Amino acid sequence: MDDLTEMLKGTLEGCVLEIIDSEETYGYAITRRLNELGFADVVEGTVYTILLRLEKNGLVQVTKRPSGVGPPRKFYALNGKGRQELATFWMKWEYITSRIDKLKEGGR
Amino acid sequence: MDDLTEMLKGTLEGCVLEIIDSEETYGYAITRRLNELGFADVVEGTVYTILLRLEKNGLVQVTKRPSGVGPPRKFYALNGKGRQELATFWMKWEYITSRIDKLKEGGR
DNA sequence: CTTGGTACTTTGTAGTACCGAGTACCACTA
DNA sequence: TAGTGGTACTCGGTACTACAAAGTACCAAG
Repeated sequence: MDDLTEMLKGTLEGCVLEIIDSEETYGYAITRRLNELGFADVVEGTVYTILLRLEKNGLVQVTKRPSGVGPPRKFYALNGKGRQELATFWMKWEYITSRIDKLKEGGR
Repeated sequence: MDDLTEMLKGTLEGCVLEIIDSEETYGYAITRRLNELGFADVVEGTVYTILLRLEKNGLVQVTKRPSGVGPPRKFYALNGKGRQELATFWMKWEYITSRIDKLKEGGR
């Protein structure tokens, strides 16, 4: 698939929130998960900037744990504010997709 | 609806392409059309920057026509390259929505 | 002749994904 | 024991996009 970066703006953060919500996990693994989901070109640097943003905005709780196979991992879990943010993300996503589908149908 | 601007990045240009494809039209009318479609907060400045970009990238043919009710209008129509761009936009859109739906379903 | 709706332009800003380079931990191996 | 490769995070800078803001200009109606 072509370059999707512009279309991912605004949605990628929501995807990361969803992944964290489904399981407490860390940056490197999130990147792999996104890649295997089909977002093949998403690179680590991108995910880490998102995670730092989430932390800065107080949406996640962070726990550092040793790894055994490499440097320590920073595990992320959603807090209340984070779950709220995730909910509004899905609301917006629903809204936008419905409008665009309407537009696509030549919608009046 | 909340602020959608970040999530519209990359998709709004596609919407404008679709609108132009369905009917030769001009900036002011495109803005109104987007508003009535549910993109209520999209303002003229945004649409005009998109239109200038389309023109710069050689995706549209522009025709200036007097209006009768105001200053002359710049009518936009897709050319071949523009129609191609629209097609790839819908491909990308399809791709992204399918991946995100999968993610939402907790998809493995 | 002022107001309001129509219509386009231009300059600047903020936010986001990405790039690139760097640091560092660990296991395996020649 | 030096080297390689996979794991894991950080940081500075860039490109692109939607948006804000201010301005110009055409026209009709009061």
